Amino acid sequence: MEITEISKVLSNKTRVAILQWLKEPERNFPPHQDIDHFNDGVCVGYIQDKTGLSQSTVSTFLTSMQNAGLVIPTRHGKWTYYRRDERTIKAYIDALAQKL
Amino acid sequence: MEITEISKVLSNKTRVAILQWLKEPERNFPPHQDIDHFNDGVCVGYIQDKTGLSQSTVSTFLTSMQNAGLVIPTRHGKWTYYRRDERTIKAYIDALAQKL
DNA sequence: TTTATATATCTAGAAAAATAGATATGTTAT
DNA sequence: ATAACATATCTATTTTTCTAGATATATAAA
Repeated sequence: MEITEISKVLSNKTRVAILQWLKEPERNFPPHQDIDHFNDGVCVGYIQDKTGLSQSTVSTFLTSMQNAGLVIPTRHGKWTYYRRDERTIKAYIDALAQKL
Repeated sequence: MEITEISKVLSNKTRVAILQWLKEPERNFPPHQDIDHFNDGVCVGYIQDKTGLSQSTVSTFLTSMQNAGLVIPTRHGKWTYYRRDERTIKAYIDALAQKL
């Protein structure tokens, strides 16, 4: 858990928004049919639609968020679902509260 | 209090370190003679020495931290002293805990 | 009032990030 | 096997950040 790496992710409004949207997938995204609810998160396409950015940019963003430990990808068939990693998010906030 | 602006400040290790050093000025800097203790913080020169970066870079960093609301400058004669703005720091952490 | 000192701002070059189009990869459906 | 589709990666361009040297400003000292 690197404070500066996570802070870099959070220095971009789109990436912060993605993280916030993933907090309430039912509220922020259309329902997934095949997969039960949003147990594994939201597929990249839905996230892309909501950002209005290109597919490659959103994929790059999600990869950086994954590298920082903020989201977890799960593959189901051709889709990759992303969900928040609450442990890292909590660890980051706790670290700030303690060290900052 | 802009989350992304503050996060951008925190995305650089030197800037995070400065903020942490300012938490305990007596511990991290030589004593100031004229001014009573570190009531108004630490002068730029001391901070610069500790970072090892150039004067202009440190000044730029401190200005960006000031613009983000993280530090407060006070001028005493030829020196500018910087101290933490605990309210903004707390507000930032609280905002993350709530919104993130 | 000149000189020295501390800090801020300006200028510029190098490095990193944002962004998108094109292409590759992996999966499903036909 | 082939076609269609979702996502990742590659390539390139534009924008932003990092960094420092040079210069400007403000204050204090001589």
